[in-house]
Amino acid sequence: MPRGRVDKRQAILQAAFKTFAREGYGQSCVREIAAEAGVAKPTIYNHLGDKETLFREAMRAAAGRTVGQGLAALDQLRDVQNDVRAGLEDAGHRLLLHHCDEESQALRRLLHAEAARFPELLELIQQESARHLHDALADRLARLALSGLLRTNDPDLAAEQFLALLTGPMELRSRLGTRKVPDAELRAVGRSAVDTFLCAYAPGSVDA
Amino acid sequence: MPRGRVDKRQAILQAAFKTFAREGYGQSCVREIAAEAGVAKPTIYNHLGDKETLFREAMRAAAGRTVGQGLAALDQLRDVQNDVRAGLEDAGHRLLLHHCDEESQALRRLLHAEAARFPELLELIQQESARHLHDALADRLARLALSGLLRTNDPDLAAEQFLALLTGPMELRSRLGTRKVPDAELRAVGRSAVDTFLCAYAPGSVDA
DNA sequence: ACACTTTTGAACCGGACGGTTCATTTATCG
DNA sequence: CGATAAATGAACCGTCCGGTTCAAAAGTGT
Repeated sequence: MPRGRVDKRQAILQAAFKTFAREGYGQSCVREIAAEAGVAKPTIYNHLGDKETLFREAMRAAAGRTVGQGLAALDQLRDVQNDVRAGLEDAGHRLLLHHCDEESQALRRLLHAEAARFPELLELIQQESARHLHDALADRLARLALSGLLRTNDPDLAAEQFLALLTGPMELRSRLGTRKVPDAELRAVGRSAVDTFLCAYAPGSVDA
Repeated sequence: MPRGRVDKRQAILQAAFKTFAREGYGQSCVREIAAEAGVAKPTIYNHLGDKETLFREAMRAAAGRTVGQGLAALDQLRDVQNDVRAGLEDAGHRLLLHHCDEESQALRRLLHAEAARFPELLELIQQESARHLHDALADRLARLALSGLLRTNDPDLAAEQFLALLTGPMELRSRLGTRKVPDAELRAVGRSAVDTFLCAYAPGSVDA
């Protein structure tokens, strides 16, 4: 058990998030977090003065860790030549993987559960994470629409509905995150989502 | 302040749910619930022996209260003559109202937050509530398909996607339930959902 | 080797909470 | 009215938790 000034802070934040995710905010005690981090209790209060700020910082760190993953899922949507369906299915599958990632799920669950006690976190993370993802997807879809590969004049709505078709069905299928959904089912959900999305947004449809 | 044997039990369960919804399970103390219910603390332990069973029973009661509302939203889908769009929009709007109802939101939030500590509740309520709603909607859609008013051979998938198109966009717009969404926005979401749903499921489309 | 900072363990404090006990009061019912 | 059952308030117990204190130990820079 080494002592001294290693990156205790990061270990603390990581252990804190892990414990909060496992037990919830109110049921987690700082003793347990200290044990999980392999650190003495006063060390926690030295680095972060408070259980509340400990929670906030742990959440912010976890959000920062997970936000890149989500955006990365949209990268191969950038250079779709003509097979829109394949590109959307691939991006959809990656988004679903990100959505089912344990850390991502825990983050959403904690954010949802403690939204009343930490309203600032809600704005900060929700804006920084979900909103970024939404906007990035809307940008990609707008590009595809400009190229004539998609038909929409409201890429924001299109992004909203694509994400809904992807993540909506997961709540039920994963039983709110308590069941691990096999990859084949993920692919099937993604395929169905792309199917109906393209019915509405592929060039050559009937609806405005 | 009347004493004696009135329906204390129901008052307790209602106050318990209200408090749990406001503070979360771990942060709620039985003293506060007793005060909220206008009842002495031992009375709670007489009727329900434990904080955990108090939580369980309060959740079950709230679920029972809210499940009927959800199913009722689908009633006018039973006798749609030919204007499928109007019927779906009406049902969608009612579903959104139910989804945004404070008790319904609190129930989902608590279920989601304490899913790890009360796994049985998750199965019980999720099955009894969301699953019922899903099945009922799938039934209605299957009837419409039989009448030739809809085109699908997988009404379960259609129901899943219709619900996703309705409730998915709400998570962002309501900021996880912390913002009250005006009715006009609800109607707009419902209209958009019906638009793309009908693009995929109206008779006379291209996709299989 | 030296002074300086950080970490550690352990003990400690005040408060809150879950749950119980009990004597007293209140309503219900024959 | 009298007996029975339920509700009350208040005190109580053991426990756990957030947060602090402190002296000793371990690491760091020169």
